[in-house]
Amino acid sequence: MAGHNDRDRRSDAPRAETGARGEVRTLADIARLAGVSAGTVSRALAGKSLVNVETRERIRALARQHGFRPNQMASKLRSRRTGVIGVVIPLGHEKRQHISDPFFLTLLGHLADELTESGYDLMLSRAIPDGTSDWLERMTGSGMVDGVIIIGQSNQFDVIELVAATYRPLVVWGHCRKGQTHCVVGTDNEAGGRLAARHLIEAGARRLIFLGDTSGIEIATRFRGAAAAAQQAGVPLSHVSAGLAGEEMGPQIRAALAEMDLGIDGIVAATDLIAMSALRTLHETGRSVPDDVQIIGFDDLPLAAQTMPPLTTIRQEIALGARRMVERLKARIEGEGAHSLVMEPRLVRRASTRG
Amino acid sequence: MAGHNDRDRRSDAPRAETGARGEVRTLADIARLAGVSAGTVSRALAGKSLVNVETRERIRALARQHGFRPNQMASKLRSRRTGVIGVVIPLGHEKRQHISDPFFLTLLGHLADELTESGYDLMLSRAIPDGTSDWLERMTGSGMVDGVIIIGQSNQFDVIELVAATYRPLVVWGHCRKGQTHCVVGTDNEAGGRLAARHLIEAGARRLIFLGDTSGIEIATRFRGAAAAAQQAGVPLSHVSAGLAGEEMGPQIRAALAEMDLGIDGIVAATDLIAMSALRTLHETGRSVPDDVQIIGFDDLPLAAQTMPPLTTIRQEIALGARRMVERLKARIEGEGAHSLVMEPRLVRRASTRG
DNA sequence: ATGAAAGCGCTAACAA
DNA sequence: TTGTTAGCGCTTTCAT
Repeated sequence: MAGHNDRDRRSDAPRAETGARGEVRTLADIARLAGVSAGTVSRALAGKSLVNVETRERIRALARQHGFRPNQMASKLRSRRTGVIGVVIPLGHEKRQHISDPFFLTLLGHLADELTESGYDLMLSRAIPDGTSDWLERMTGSGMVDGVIIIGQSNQFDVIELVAATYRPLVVWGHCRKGQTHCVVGTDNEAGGRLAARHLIEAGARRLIFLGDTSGIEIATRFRGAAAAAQQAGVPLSHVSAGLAGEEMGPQIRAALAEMDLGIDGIVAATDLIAMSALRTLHETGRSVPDDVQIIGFDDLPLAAQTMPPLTTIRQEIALGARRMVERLKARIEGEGAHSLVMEPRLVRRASTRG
Repeated sequence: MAGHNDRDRRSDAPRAETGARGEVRTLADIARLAGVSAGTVSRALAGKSLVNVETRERIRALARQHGFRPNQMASKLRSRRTGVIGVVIPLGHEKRQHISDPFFLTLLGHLADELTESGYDLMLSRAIPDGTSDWLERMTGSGMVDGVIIIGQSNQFDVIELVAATYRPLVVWGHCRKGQTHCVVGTDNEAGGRLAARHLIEAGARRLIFLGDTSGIEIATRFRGAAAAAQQAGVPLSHVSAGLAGEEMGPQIRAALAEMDLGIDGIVAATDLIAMSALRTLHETGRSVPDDVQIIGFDDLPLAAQTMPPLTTIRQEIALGARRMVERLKARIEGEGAHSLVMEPRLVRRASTRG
């Protein structure tokens, strides 16, 4: 037998308050009460088939009555599956170290839905990359999760590649570079950028600017697409790096617009949020949208339909993306393969452009 | 075995590499390599003081070199502390079972920051209450977390009270009812409601409506405050229940406004989001804000400053609230007490009212 | 259908 | 300073 009395007493001391009352904290406790073995209780509570219905119900009643829940840590350790998915948001190139990006948050919400649906818990981790891959391996290598989802590559593309080489149950939202190792779900940002610029040009814009910080790969790609479309049409497009933090963005944009107030008549915003900020700034400086300046966003967040005028934008399928990510992750957890998915962006016409 | 050759050429290489090498997955493996015992490795990796510096470095180097990380499940089981805080969002009275509320998401972001700062991981759970307290006890009673934060009481006030009676490390965002058991951090919603209505009235509004679904206790309280202020001033205030889901809100609000188009000149919106929706609807129906109708929001989310006109609103201190919640939770985990905190709301004047 | 027994990988009390 | 040892609470063969 395992339990020496004196030893137990010692370890009970610190938990005196717990120990005071009825003490039903382990399978063994329930087992004693039910007059069966711990193994049987385990099977009964897990709903295994090979338990007598009558005993099972008796055990379950007992458990309910005592508010007993099996310790998950023990269960997970033994069964070698955690039922938890780690969701990591790398805050690499962002100035403010804060999860505030509405796009990420929206995606996170949908991921929470999908994962819950599939019976997984979600462990959220705000990661601040430090030059090593530690921020990621902390999740992947800890035995805490069955799989990991990364929201946005930030400037950590290479680190992710490295880890993905040996850690399979990993799915990433973001940019797809051809030949890459890690499984990614995302939007064709270059096509999105093209779509945006082209739409503006077709709607009559003749001088464009692209508003957004291109140090992350996704927005850089949007810029590339926009630039390509502009060049093809022979329309000039300049780039103004607008930071991501909401507060400072207004002045930043105002400065940018003032500086280049030479007949800009079309703005490609890297995100809806930036577009919204630009919208306000233009309004304040007395320019009308879309008459004086047309503006197009990216993402199609719910609030894009709520601005005034409502925002024409390039839509990313966030909810669908979340579902696809979870599907792929589950496949990978099961040891199957799963390829990357690049979704087509879609132009959503609203009133901020004349298209 | 999982690896079929034909499936995924890419996946075979990395897996081979993992499988091929010496499989260093446990403390014992490292111990063997270092020629010491598992206990010593444990101490070395945990940075315990009583290990020879030289051995410690040798062990750490070995661990690093093999990419070894101690299994957290085992560690947590043994040490009886998980380093994880559960964050639960009860979706009780909401129509759509989806975490989308920007206020919650914003609070969640700040909580993630604060918890990370304090060295905790965050386990997110979307809970759909089913009439029992299971959605909560699933977290509290599982040994998975050291403490729990609930974002919003929804319509589960009593369930939370019940659980809080026996589970100490629990802090809730929401409404504070006097004499309640559970530790809550939140805003004085009644004062906020009063503030909102009073501001509108002082700014000249003479017929008010309150826009928002009052089945949650927080918004119900805001309504009560607004109603009290209106009555005191002898100004009529009617209530229109606007759902929370963004999509359907527009039509809902439009219908409401049409129906009671009898000189409404002031709108108390239960949240900024509702206010934003109302703003749009009013614009579409040709009424100008604040000239024809004044409107005030609640929350002061970042986007309140971005609407057109910028939204006058009742500010809740979200970031501060998050910090206070985490402080209190940590105290409770340590076995100390922590009292509820009701923060004062603050009027933020912008252009959607004439005040 | 149930019990007994052997750990999952780690930590910590105790001994040396 | 280090090794030894006894579990943390559960799941899962292997017997019966």
